[in-house]
Formats: sequence, structure tokens, C-alpha cells
Amino acid sequence: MRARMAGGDAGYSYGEYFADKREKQRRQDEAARGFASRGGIFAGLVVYVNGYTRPWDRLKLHAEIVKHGGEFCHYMSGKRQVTHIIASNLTLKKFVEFRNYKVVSAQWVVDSIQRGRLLPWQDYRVEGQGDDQQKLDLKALRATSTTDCNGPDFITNYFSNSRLHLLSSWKAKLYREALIRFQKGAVHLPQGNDTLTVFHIDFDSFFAITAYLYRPIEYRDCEFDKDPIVVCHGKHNSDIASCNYVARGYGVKNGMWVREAEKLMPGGVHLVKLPYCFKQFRDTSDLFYKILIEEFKDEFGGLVYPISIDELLAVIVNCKLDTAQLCERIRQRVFEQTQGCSVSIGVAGTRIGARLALKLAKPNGYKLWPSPQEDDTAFLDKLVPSDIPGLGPSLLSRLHASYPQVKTLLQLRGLTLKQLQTPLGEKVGEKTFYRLRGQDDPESLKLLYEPETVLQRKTISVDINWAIRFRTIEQVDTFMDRCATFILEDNPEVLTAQVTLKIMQRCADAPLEPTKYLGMGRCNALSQSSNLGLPTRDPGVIITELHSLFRKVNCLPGDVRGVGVSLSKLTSVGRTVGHAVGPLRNQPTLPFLQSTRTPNSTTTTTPVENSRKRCVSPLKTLRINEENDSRSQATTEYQEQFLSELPTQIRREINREQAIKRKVESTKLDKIRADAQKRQKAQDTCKDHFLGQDSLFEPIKFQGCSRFKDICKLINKWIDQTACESKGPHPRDVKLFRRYLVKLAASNRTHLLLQIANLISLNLNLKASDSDKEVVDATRSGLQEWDNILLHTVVKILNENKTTFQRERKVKIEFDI
DNA sequence: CGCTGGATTCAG
DNA sequence: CATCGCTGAATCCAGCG
Repeated sequence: MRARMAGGDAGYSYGEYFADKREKQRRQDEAARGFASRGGIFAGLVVYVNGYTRPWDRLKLHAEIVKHGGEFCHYMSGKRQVTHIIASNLTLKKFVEFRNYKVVSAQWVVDSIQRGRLLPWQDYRVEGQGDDQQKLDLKALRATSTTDCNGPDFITNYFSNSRLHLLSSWKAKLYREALIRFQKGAVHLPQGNDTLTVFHIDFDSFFAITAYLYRPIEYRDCEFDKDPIVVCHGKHNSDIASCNYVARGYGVKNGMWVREAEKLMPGGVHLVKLPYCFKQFRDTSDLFYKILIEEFKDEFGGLVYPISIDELLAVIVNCKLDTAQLCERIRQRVFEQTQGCSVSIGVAGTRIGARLALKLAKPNGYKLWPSPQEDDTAFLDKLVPSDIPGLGPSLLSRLHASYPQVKTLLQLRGLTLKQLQTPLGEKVGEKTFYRLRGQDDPESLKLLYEPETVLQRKTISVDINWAIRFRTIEQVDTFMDRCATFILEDNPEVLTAQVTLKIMQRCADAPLEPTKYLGMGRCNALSQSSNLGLPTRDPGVIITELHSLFRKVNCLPGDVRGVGVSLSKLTSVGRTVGHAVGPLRNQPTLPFLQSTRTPNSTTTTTPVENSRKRCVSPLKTLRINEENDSRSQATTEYQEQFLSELPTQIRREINREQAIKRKVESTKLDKIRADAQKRQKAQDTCKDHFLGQDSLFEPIKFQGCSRFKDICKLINKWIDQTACESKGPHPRDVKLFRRYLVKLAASNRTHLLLQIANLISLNLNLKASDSDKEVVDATRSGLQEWDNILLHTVVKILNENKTTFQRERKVKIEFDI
């Protein structure tokens, strides 16, 4: 509207006028650039000039940039992808506005043209100007940037820059894809008496070569075969993700800090530090697998098993081909199609043989391991103990402590099985014993013979141990919520029955800020887990559990340096066979734990499924209320919602056997009391960590228990005992229970209250569906009594504390969007 | 003795 | 400016009934 008024000519707006002007200018630039200078030093750059500049002004800059192949941009429109901004000085406001751009002085253009190549822009970076107060404000504004773990986008942003997350998540992806390939059938798996030829194929310094091939223009001068090259984020305490073989020649190793690597450089040798290029890592890996899966399988009938982003096993059953020739062919194809990445290959009749042969083949070669009949001592002699898979730094040091004289691999092979097992443990000792003899153990053969079992994930988790800094417990809670949400969104099909929280706690004597920027420093790893009883993917249930677990580990928020959330005892919400996440090992026999069918099919919905859905629902109801119209929701309506989910209405399922089992298992109330007293005694003598002076909360006791988990167990036992009797719970016990709940509410621990409500609801649902038709009458009053307690005591107290409850929930809801 | 939960170790 | 120290599995071990 404003544009139309301003423009003199009706129908020709400001926007259109400038669009025309820009287009005209672009055509002029194109012409000025001419044919000869196409591809000049600024090719691919789009430059914007902000304000007054020197030594060249805007006009001169425009002319020169265009002349040398760059594009000139007159306006910072959001759509245009400006790569560089030229300015002499910036107000802080502008600096903030341009913080995601490369802001350089005009001198950068002058010098680049003079030197005939694009100089590193970082050397000409322009900073913002302002007084200290302004700078302080600015600092606060940056603090909320991508390295603030309390920001909403932290996890995503962190992971998109983490090589280790790339490795893990990529492996998960490869496993999923391979699982589908194997489940599709039509794959001829090896049989017990087949002869295998195993090809272990691996890129030579994958990240380094890829980062080199796709390096930014300012690094164009380095050479992969001459210069020591590493991939890293920073310049001092940054991990080296990958280094080329030239760097390895100077003693550089993956995982080393850049500062250490620099120290290894002889005088005059410059260590080239390339930035990551995550997209190309992924694309190159995709291409690698594509080449091997399609071409290799189609031509030679090979099976492909994933190992990692840059590594795989290819297996041919009863192979009659020339393996050396095959290796050359594979290597050549990968090299050509990736335009410069070399892979090495180890070949053997066993996995371990192929693995060891690969060690000898690297870099840029292939090696055939001798057959079992041949002598392998010459091969083993070229390897070192750390080349044996499974022997890492810790176990090697244990070995060294036990046998200081044993240095070489052959000496290691000289040890007996017993001698290996003493320092390494029974299993690892045995595996090592066989590996030293070129033999596979059943464990590692499982991937080849039963891939579906191995490729199936049994736990899923998120771990973040960098940039973790909290001040308040609310921040910890929020962060755990985000972790849980991240996992659930990443695994849309899974249900979990166990959640584990791992906290990295700063060692008491470790400095508040470690050497590494935002690193975790020296820490204790603390973990706690909790069984949920029934598989669920309700964020509310999982989040509440995590809050409770964090309080249990008893770590001050300020000392948290890492957070890990892990879900285990997984099942699938799955529909049919062939799903990525299927039912897993040792499934409990309760009908609830079996995968359900498509939920919206009314004709096939059984009472069992009904009750399962209801089991998880009370919390959901609460959530929906809160999210939709929490303010206007009347208490009565709120209770009605809850009431509609109560088990009395679904007490239709007949399961005599389970009802009997439960009765047999249920214990006497006296025994429960005795247990509680015993625990009380134990607590009086031995100070529980939860009761320590540093405890975040004053402990609240119920029946002599203060640990929330014990209390939950106690409540379950109490229900087990009294719900199936005609009398129901004793009024005095109910009174005590009520008193406990009120205390919980009064101390703002609404999440625990919620957990108890959920726990009782789950238990009652279970009872209701277990009840035999004949005992319904006898059990009705006990169950009804418990329904009453749930509704009129637990939920009532929840309602009375809705304000705190909402405050607590509100934080969570933000992340559910 | 077998089971469970927590800690440690490794690989890539 | 730093900097992006993940994740799943196997194993071990203490404590329990």
C-alpha cells in the first residue's frame, strides 16, 4: 500500500520498480563481465556493500567485483543469497543483523585482486563497534545462539555439527535399510557348510578425503598426497575427526586435539585444517553403498552388510571368482564414481581375517589373508596387539600390567587361554584367543548368518556431553524433555518399557570450566533406570519418569556436564511384519505388551487392546486439557474426562489364569509393613544418598519409605493386596496416603503426584482386565473403592494444585509443538 | 546360583 | 573467537533372594 502511494505511476509499485532496476543492473553486470573474465577469482560470490568503504568506494568495488567474476547485490533482500558483506565499520546493531554473514573490509577485495587469488576472508573480518554496555548486551544475545544448551534449537544444531552423531545416526540408518533388504527375503543367506569369502571394504581416511575434495575455495592450494591434512572445527582444543596419511606420517592420530597435532609438525610444515562438509559425507556414503549393493550384488551375487558410514562387509558364498581382480575392480569403481576417494579391501574366509588383512592393505590397496592351511605368522608379525578388534586402550594396559614382557602380537598369541582370561575376563579373553588365530567367534558370525537379529536395535538413546551448562533444575528438566522428544520423533514406531537417564557429573575437584571450550572435563558417569510397567510412547509418561530419575541421581544442576536419555525394552506400535522396529527379545507374557494392530480398526478392536489404550490415556487426557483450553477447563469437567477413562467401564475381559497368578503372587499387608520397617531401619543406620545434606529436596516419607521408587512399589503392592478383596484398602491407610500426597503437592512435586495417579490407573486397568467373570462381584467393591481413591483423592489433589501443575506442564508443552 | 541394575569398555 | 566429547552392544561385577 505504501509502495503504491509513493510510486508516481499508478500500477507500478516500488517493489516492481526496484525489481526492474535490479534486473537491468544484472544484465549490465553480465555484459561487463564478458566472456574472457568468466570464472574470475570472485566467481560464485554474491557481494553486498554496506555504507561507506575505503580504500575503494562502492562504485569501484562494484566494477572490480563484477570484473573478476563475482556478483554484486544492491539490496539485502531475504531471497538473495549474499555470500559476503563489505563494510568498513559496523554499528553493533548492524553487526548483530549480519552475524550470519561473512563481513569483510574492502581491503580484502583489493588484496585478493592484487594477489590474483581469493584470500581467506577471516583475515579481513570486520567487528562491530560500541561501548562496553552495548557489547555486554550483544554478548547476552549471542549467548542465546547455537551453543546455548538451554535454547530450543540446541540439540538439532549440535547434532548437525557433530561427527560422532553422524557416525551413530548413519549406522542406525544403514541398519534400518539393511534390515529391510534382508526381511524382503529373496536374499540367499549363507548356510552352515558354505564357504565364505569376506571382503572388508573401508575408505582411506574418509572424512579427510571428502573434506579435501569438497574444500572451500580458500583451501584450493593444498595437496592431499603432500600436505598433512586434518578435519576439525577449531584451531586449538578441537578434536581431529580425520587425518590423511601424510599427517599420520608425522604421528597425527584421529581424535587428537589440533594443538597436539600442530606440535608434531616439523619446522616449515603447515598443518592444513579443513572444515567439515556433512552433506558430502552423507552423499559419498550413499554412493559407496549404492555401488556395492547394486553392482556387486548383481554381478557377483554378493551380500552386503553395513558396518559404518565408510565401511562395509561384502560376502560371496562359495566364491569361484578371482578375488584379487575383484578387489581391483571394486576399488577402481569407487574411485571413479566418487571422483577421487580410495577404498582399501581385506579379503579372507573369516571376518577377523578380512579385518586384519584390511589393516595391512591400507592405505589404497587390498590384501588376501592366508587360508587356514597356510602359515600366517609373517602376516601377524606386521600387526600390533591394538590391531585386534576388542582390544582398546584400557584392556591393553591391563594386559601390559599382567605381562610387561609381551609386546608383539606373536608374543600375545603365545599366551594360553587362561593367561588371556585373567586380565581380560572370561569372554573377551576367549574371543581374543580365537582372533589371534584368525578364527571367528559365534558372536561376530551372527551378523552374517542371522542379520535380522543383529540389525534389530534393542535400545535407542541420545547423549549430549558438550556445551551442557545449567543453573536451575527447571533447565535440566526442560533439556531432558527435549532429549526424550527428540528420540520419540526420531523413532515414530517404538514403544518403550524402560527409561534410563545418564548424567555426567563434574568431579568435585575438576575446574568449573575445562580446557576444552564448553567441554565436559573430568566427570563421574551416573545412571539410573526405571521400568514403566507397560510399553508407552507417551512423552508425558517418559518425561515425568526422567524428572524423577534426575532427582534420584542427586546431582546439582550446576554440576551437570552431560545428559543421556535411553529407551529400552522396546516394542513396536507396528501394524504387520516387516517393520523397522519389531517385537523384541524376551517379551513379557502380558497381553498388553504384544504389538497392537492398526488402532482405528473398530471391528478388530479387542477388549485387550481397548484396555491397553486406556492404560496410557489418563495422562494424555490431562495433556489435551492443558494444551487446548487449560484456563476455562472446569474442575468437574476435568474429572469427568478422567472418569470416562476409568477401568470400571472396561472390566469385561476374562482371564482366569492371570487372575489366579496374581492372587498367588500377592503378599500379605503385614509383610509389606515389615518390609517398610526393615527399609526404615536400614535408612536410619545407613544414610541414603537422597537424604544427604546436598539433596535438592527435603525427603517426604510414606510408610517409612522416602525413595520414590520404593513408594511406587509399595503402592502397587498395596493395590495388589486390597483391590481384589471385598473390603478394599483400610481407611486409616488411605488417610496416611492422602497426607503423603498433600505433602508432595505442597512441595511443588506435582510431577510425582502425576506419576502416582498414572501408576494407580495402570494398575487398576490391569486388574480390571485380569478379573475373572466369576470373581467380578467379589472384586468389584475393592476396585471401585480404588477408583474412588484415584478420582476423589489423587486427582482431586492434582486439581487443587492445578496452578503449579500448569506452570510445570507449560514448559513441556512448548516442546511438543 | 541366576537375575538385575549400574558401570566400563569398545568400535566406528 | 572458542567448539560441536555419539551411541548401541557386550561384558563385568556387586548385590539380591
